[in-house]
Amino acid sequence: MGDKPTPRPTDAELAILNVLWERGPSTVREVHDALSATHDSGYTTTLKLMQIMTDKGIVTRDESQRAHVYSSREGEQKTQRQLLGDLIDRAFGGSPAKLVMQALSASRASAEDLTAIRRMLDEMEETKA
Amino acid sequence: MGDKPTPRPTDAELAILNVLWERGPSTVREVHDALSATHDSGYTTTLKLMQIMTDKGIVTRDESQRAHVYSSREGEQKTQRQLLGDLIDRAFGGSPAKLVMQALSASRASAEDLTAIRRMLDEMEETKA
DNA sequence: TACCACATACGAAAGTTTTCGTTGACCGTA
DNA sequence: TACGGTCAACGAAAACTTTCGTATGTGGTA
Repeated sequence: MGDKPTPRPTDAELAILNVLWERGPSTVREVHDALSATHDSGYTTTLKLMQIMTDKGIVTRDESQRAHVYSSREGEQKTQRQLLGDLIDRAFGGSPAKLVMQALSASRASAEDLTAIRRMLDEMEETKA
Repeated sequence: MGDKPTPRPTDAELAILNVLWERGPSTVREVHDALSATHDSGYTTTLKLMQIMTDKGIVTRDESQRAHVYSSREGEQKTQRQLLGDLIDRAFGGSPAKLVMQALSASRASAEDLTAIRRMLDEMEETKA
């Protein structure tokens, strides 16, 4: 209680969070190297972003080593749900079902994906009834 | 071809697009009044945003009347798919199925919603096979 | 010890988004 | 015709995001 929810991450912040979720707690150097594959901004840019994210409370850091170790404060799934909730409110009139249907119709999901989704529907109806 | 895709709308722009989709072609006054229910920025703010959106190509306008009439250039569903595609890339590792599963598990969709989604899955598998 | 590689901190610039005050034009009406 | 209400245009400020140059400190090593 009392803690304000973390703000919606910006694009650049989300890219960093993706690395932290995949790698676990990481230094700026490690995050920057991972981003370098698809990004071409400088090291201090990544550093600055991660400092800002610390101020915002999006990540925490362990300063006990010379190279600080950063961790995402919220888990990947919680953040994904937050982003989905935002998008549902802003673009889908508050209807999660509309979003799901639109995502399904727009994506060529594989047969395995469809099976997995169907299984999830089954489970939802079981636990609901 | 050759037309650049319209850029991802910002939050304030999306709020305006929602009004245009619901009301159809509208004047700034009409959009602003509709937004006033949930927003409290001034009239000229809405005007300026819609002028910028015109420059960006997000909306078009008919200037034949004194009060210009604006229309969304892209349909609601196309924009929704664009936003979903962005989010899938930025937060779901490029996997639409992950987004759908997360959206389902996070939302308490009604029984009717689940049935509708199931029907859509049926249709997708029919047309695919 | 002197040096080098690498780390954080800081500030500022550039870009984008959101906000609104002011101005001048147009329209209907008293 | 003069007035009051409404409109678009414009510029600029404020807030936020992304970028990086520079300064400074620290630790290992020759």
